[in-house]
Amino acid sequence: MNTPSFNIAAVERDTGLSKDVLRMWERRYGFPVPERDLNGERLYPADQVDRLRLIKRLMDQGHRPGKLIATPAEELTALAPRRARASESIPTGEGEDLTDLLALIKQHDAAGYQQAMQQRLARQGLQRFVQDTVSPLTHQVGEAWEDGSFEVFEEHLFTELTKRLLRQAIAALSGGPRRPRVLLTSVPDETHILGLLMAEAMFALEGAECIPLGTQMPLLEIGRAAEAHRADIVALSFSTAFPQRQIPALLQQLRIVLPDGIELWCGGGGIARLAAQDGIRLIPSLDRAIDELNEWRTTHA
Amino acid sequence: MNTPSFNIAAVERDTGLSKDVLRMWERRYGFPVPERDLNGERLYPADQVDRLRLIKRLMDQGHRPGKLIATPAEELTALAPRRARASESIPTGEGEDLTDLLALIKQHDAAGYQQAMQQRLARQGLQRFVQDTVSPLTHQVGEAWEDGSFEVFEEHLFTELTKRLLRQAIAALSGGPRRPRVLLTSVPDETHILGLLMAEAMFALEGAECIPLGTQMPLLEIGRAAEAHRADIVALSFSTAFPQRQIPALLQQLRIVLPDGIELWCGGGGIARLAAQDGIRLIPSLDRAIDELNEWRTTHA
DNA sequence: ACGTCCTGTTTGTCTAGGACAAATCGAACG
DNA sequence: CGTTCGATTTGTCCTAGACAAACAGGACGT
Repeated sequence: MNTPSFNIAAVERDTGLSKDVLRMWERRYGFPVPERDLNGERLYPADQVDRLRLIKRLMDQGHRPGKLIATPAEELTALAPRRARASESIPTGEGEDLTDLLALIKQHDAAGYQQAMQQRLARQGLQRFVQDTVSPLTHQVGEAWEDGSFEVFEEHLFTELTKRLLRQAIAALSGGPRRPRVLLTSVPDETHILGLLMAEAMFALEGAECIPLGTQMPLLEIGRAAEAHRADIVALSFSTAFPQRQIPALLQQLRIVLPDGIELWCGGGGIARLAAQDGIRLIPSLDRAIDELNEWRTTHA
Repeated sequence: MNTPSFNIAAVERDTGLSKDVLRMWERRYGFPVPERDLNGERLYPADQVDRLRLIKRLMDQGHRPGKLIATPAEELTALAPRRARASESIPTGEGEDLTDLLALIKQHDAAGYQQAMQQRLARQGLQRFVQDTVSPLTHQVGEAWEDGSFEVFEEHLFTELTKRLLRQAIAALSGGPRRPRVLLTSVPDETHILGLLMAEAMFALEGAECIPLGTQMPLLEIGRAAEAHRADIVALSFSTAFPQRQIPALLQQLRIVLPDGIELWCGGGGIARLAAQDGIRLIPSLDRAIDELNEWRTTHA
């Protein structure tokens, strides 16, 4: 593998660090220190891009950039420190042993993984499959990715294959028009869809009609879509990776855009530390989603 | 619907216009002219955001921003002018009539659309379904979206439902380990996956082993993934929406990262106007993809 | 010993205007 | 009618400064 150079736009794309941040770090911390081309524009060598991606990952784990950048290369050791709180607080699926599934992904055995998951689905039924297999597995993959034991492409493969399984299972059970009508989507810059699919599975099982719009809907379009589809509920998902600071303002704007009669529900890891807001329902777990659905039914009987 | 205000980051998210561009337009053309908050930061009212999104759409159609911004509001008429060249050059599926499918989407009848597509799939078989139904339908939806007769959320619903159908069909035919091994993915910022799924369907039908990694893989990770999966071919997809200017540099960087033995194939609407490069195979249509695959087989027999 | 408030530091994002190269347009020319 | 060349348009990059939100850690009170 040779070492190409990346301009600042390419680094932003690849690392997720904004141009502003890249320039600011250079000014403040003296890292990264890119070369310059003939026009005086930054050119980042591949190894710095790699280091930046690593730093970004550790930041998402809760570390602070100032410290990370100061650390020389022994920070590779810092890969291990998973957040102790998380691994305790997250239910690990208890009776279910997921290590074999993780191992299959780690071996890049796509066919084997698909087969194993199909078996589980058949054995557990969709609801328990989602709650006891997919959900904890997603958390474990997330942790593995955070502490560096999973490569990016391994995580991508896992996501892609799991998406297929869930969609397939959902397709098998969608029926006629039912209530409530739930519109599922995410805001721009939020590309994670697994949480949305899990929610859809639960809602569909409970007899709701789901309108899956995929990810990344502009706010004003979410409003139009909700009206056009005569939705009762708009369900959004925020992953832990989504910039937390933007969420409150964003929800408030969406709440304004949305007609009063339509409820706004939010789920996913990104809302865990969020304060409650008027007119917005926070749903921290899949169980709660079912409860909320039943409650909606009682209210609108 | 009330009128909330958006800060510059929210406008970038929702319109896809970078902060730099938004500020530059304000300086140069005097539009948009956002309010300012107490700190002197820009606050865009919702109607300006809507206008910006409209302008962006017309730009993607080939119009130039200077003219568009000068035009008052009668530009709404400018919605119609679809690019004449495109609608002529794109094969319209000939014998197949797709208007009923488009109508179902336009009526937001998800169930009806799914059913109609399932019927077509059963009648045509996967290969012809992809070539004669999905591919032309995607083009027509793209055009409809460009000339404003489709809303964003209608396009999203179409995409989501079609993705499900294709994935389901692909899942039904994947078998044991076969050659060549094709790794399918897209670069960061390229979220469109329909083209990738169509390609996967064709490759899988021809007996190749497909490794679907979803979209948005960082370049260096694509290299790692290709090695880890012992891929013979890396297949990328670029939509027409992807910033064309970035593509050549990007492909060159990827070519450097990738071991020589692994071929790099590119498809999708985004490569139509691209110049040929060493070590990179441009595949402008699904037919060509099959040809290339057979050619690979002859070479590596 | 534990929780809460306060203060200083860290960090990201915004602002301004200038510069330049790539893409595109339009006119003159063969 | 096609092609080349200069002018204009347009996006992206640059520097450097300011500020607010988030955070850490100490002082204080219970």
